Amino acid sequence: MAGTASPEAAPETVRPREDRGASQSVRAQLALRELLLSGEIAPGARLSELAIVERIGVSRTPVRAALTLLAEEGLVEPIPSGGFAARAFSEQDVRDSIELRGTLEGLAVRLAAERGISALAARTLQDLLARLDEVVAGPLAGPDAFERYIALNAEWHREITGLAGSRVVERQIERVMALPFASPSAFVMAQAQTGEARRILTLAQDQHHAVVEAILQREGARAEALMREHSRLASRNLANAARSRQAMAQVPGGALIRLRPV
Amino acid sequence: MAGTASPEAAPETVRPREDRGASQSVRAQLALRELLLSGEIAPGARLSELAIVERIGVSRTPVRAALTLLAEEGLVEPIPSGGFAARAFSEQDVRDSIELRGTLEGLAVRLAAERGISALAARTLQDLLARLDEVVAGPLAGPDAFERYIALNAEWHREITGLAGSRVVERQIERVMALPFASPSAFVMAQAQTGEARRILTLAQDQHHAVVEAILQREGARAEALMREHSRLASRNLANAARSRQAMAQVPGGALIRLRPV
DNA sequence: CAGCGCATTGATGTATACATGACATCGGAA
DNA sequence: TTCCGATGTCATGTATACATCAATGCGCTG
Repeated sequence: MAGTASPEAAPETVRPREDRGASQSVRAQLALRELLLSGEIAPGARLSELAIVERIGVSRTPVRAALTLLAEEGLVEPIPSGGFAARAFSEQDVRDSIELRGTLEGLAVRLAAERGISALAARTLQDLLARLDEVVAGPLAGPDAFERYIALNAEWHREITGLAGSRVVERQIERVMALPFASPSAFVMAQAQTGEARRILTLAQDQHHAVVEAILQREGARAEALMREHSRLASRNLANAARSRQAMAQVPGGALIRLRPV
Repeated sequence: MAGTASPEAAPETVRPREDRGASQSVRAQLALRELLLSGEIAPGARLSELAIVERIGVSRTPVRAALTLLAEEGLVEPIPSGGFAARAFSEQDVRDSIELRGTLEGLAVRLAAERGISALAARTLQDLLARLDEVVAGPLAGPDAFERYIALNAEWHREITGLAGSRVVERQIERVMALPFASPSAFVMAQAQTGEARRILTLAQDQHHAVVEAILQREGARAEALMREHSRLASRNLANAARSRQAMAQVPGGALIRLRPV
């Protein structure tokens, strides 16, 4: 779906792998997001379309589309006089985002509990829990175990999100998690180095179990409360990680967070 | 900031007043939204860019931008093969949207209560309450009183939304309310004709008072619970309105709602 | 007569040309 | 020397031209 006016073979911009088949707009969006999250484009900096064009290697139109979408996501904000600037986040913003996720996930599990879930969904959840149990119980040496935990954890949360059977709720949760530091596993890696890692993973996993149990027992309020509390684990991890620059470097989008509020 | 290649004076498309100073993109977005909400473009229908161009009188670029934004808002959904289609909503979708709003507004007031609000904000809220009191106590003949209620109610909810002092939360609430039937006053007009009108407005207004009191007393949990319950008034009104086609015509975006699920 | 394949049509995605507004720099006057 | 204004440059917003892809209809074949 493309109208390459074929500008004599793109000027050798790096193509991060999955870009292959994607449309130029998607390519631009991924590339720009990457530049923002890594901090290569500093928070607060104005984003000139032409500068991005040169950096990404696609024309202005898809760049523009990408900027619009990223503005919707909140990673970029429109400047009154036109154009966009990379957005900076305060520690408070991050806390609020986490609280927001907790609240919305809480809503999702409450609705799931009240409305009931399918046997298939129940099995999927149990299965994920079992696999998470293995990781948490196993050796936590090296980043492998943590990466596996993050993957499974993300899957569990995605499953939970869809459980209410509500497109509207699901969409909304996706929107919150567009901010990378709001994602459920955002601070796992930051905690990996500390001695607390196993303790925190144990707590989190126990909450996972409790939430599933509450949903199956149709205890909506309990499921909701648990899910909220679960998200606060991330807030606690944020508080710890915020003390060290090195830890924040492990957090996705950590470069966007201004620790000492400007 | 515009590059009108000056196509010899636009072909006499209607300009709905506020369009005057706005950019073409904004103009397109407003016009398209209007077409969608009024049902002039039927839910499910595919939106051809060129057709819209002819209808609105702006070129493809701003139309495209408008479509992208409306897709983010959820009024329009992307078609896998490209392009967009007007989205249809089920009664369940509407209920979920209202529940979502209640949950998020609940979060906002809880945070407001926990963090405390400024004296100025408190005064503003009290002032709005007093003016709402007048309307509710006064004669409810004709649409004037209801329109006044809707305006004040919208303002009260907007104020509440900002009370937490959290950009993140505020943004998210705005997103939910992009769906017009999720707005706080969506079903007021539909209830205006029925004899229930005064009773329901009285209940709603009492909840407004209670919420403000809870916030001032720093009773976060109470404020949250009240705010949620407040939104359920809208759900009830939906249930009533859904019985009559005429009532649904009074609801903003009512044309998008497929009553008997497809 | 039905089913499959191909061509044609129309749309979207992309690139670029152009006009307008914003911002910075430079010059002049007080 | 400082402040104000004018001018020039640059970037954005918009319009349009072009290339590619999906869908549809027709013709051919079994």
